[in-house]
Amino acid sequence: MTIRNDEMEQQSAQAFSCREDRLPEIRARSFDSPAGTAAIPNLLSADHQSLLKGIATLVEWGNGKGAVFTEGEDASFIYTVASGMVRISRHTESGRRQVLNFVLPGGVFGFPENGIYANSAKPVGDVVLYRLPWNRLTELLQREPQLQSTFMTRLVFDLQRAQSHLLVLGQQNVSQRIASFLLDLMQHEDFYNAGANVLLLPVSRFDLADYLGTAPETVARALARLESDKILVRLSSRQISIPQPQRLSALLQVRRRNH
Amino acid sequence: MTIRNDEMEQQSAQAFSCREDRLPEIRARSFDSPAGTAAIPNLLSADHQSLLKGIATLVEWGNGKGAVFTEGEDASFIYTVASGMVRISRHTESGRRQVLNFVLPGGVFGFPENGIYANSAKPVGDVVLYRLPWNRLTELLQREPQLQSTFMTRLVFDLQRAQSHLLVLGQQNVSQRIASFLLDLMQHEDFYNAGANVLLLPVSRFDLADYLGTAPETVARALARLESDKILVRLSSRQISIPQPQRLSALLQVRRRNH
DNA sequence: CGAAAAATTGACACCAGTCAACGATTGTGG
DNA sequence: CCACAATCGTTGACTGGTGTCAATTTTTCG
Repeated sequence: MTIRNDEMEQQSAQAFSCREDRLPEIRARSFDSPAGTAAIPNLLSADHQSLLKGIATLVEWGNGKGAVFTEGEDASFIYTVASGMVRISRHTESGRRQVLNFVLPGGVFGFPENGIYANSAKPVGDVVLYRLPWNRLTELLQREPQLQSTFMTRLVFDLQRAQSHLLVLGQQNVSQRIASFLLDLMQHEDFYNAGANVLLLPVSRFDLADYLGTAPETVARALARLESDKILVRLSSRQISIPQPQRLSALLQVRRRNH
Repeated sequence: MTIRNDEMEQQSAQAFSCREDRLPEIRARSFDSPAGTAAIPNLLSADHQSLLKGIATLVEWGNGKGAVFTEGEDASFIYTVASGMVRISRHTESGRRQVLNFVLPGGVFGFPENGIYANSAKPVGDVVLYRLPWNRLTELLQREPQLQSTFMTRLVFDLQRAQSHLLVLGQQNVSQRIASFLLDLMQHEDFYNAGANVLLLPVSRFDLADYLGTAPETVARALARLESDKILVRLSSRQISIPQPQRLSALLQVRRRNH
């Protein structure tokens, strides 16, 4: 019997306090170290950046190893992504995993619920994060209403995205869910080469399936069907060509749940 | 052919600027009118309450008639619920409706996305709301970091709830979704009589189905099955008895998606 | 090059969506 | 107060989409 990585994650998540295999190659650096020259992205003014730098620690994670934190842990830090991608997920009582979000540079994650993390956060590939102590951040936000406003804007944005995700999971069939995901990815130049119409998928089929609330097999079949319908071409498992993007969005117009 | 209320809503929502049948019996009152004596709930200090009262208008809606606002409209106001319940929903491109939330007293809704409402808000039964002008609120929050912090806490809370909802829609079968909803409702004393083990359902089957990402017929069948399995008793369509709540939560432990 | 993981394809059962018809409930006007 | 209509809720019949298990192919990585 083969067990995929994330099955084991589920077991540890059910235990809810398992800290094994975490923080393997974490290298905390001072914010003023050479690697700390990267700016905190996402609409932060120079003033706000320096304010955040005062309380932030730059941390890096190796190639997808270990977790930033796991659901159920005590929460002391908020994180913001400098580079790379972080997968946010949560498990049901039955052990199933739902991927809630893929956080891109500029994104914030790790807000505590009653002092503990409700979700798990894991790097997808190499990642650089800024780690902000929650108590010091709240103090700072009290003194800097403008900065707090930026965080609030970010939260409203994340809430809207979660709600869009709810529409995908609640009202779309698997083909439409994939179409929604691809169209979403195409908004990011990091993944979409508009000239060549080539899209890079940064996540595995397992992560994608758990993000879309389905099974990896179903994702594969839906992609195969989309290819036979000439809507896309699978160049490789992580690389697809989308000759006519409007045909993808046309899928979302269909009223019926089946087909 | 019979058309249910919300089918027509879908059509107007697809038009995205239809304002007909809105604001039918809205009665705006000064905050200092007799009806304005009710306190703004939810962890607001007396200071903050009076600050909000300075910019708030008390508005009431009759028995479920009309909408507070519709997706696509220009957004000028934030709302907070004083009494009653508000249903937040959004439509897919194909016209399907997803109910995102049922906002209870103390809840906030109506955050704008690029100046427009991304969702629709409609009263469920009689409702009293506080209407806060967005531009005046942002000014106020700049001057009152503590108040802004309260709003941020509320947003984090709403985000966590949306994420829990994502787990329900993405990973649970219909019986489990209903169990999750019922267990959620049982947390509120307004709806659950723990002594008699009787739960009041404040929403219709249509709203419930759209909230759970399924069809009303499927909800009815799942409830019938739960009753035949002795997990609950339907006293009436809006009233059910739950003799052993732990049997409901036991449903959530099952790993399989089917049955 | 070999082992492990990932991705795909096949087979099959079943949950759930859809259409339809039938009760139950609510509201309204005479 | 009752007849009537409209809406809501439930049940039936049927089909298709999708979850699960299994096997095979492809890719990754040591």
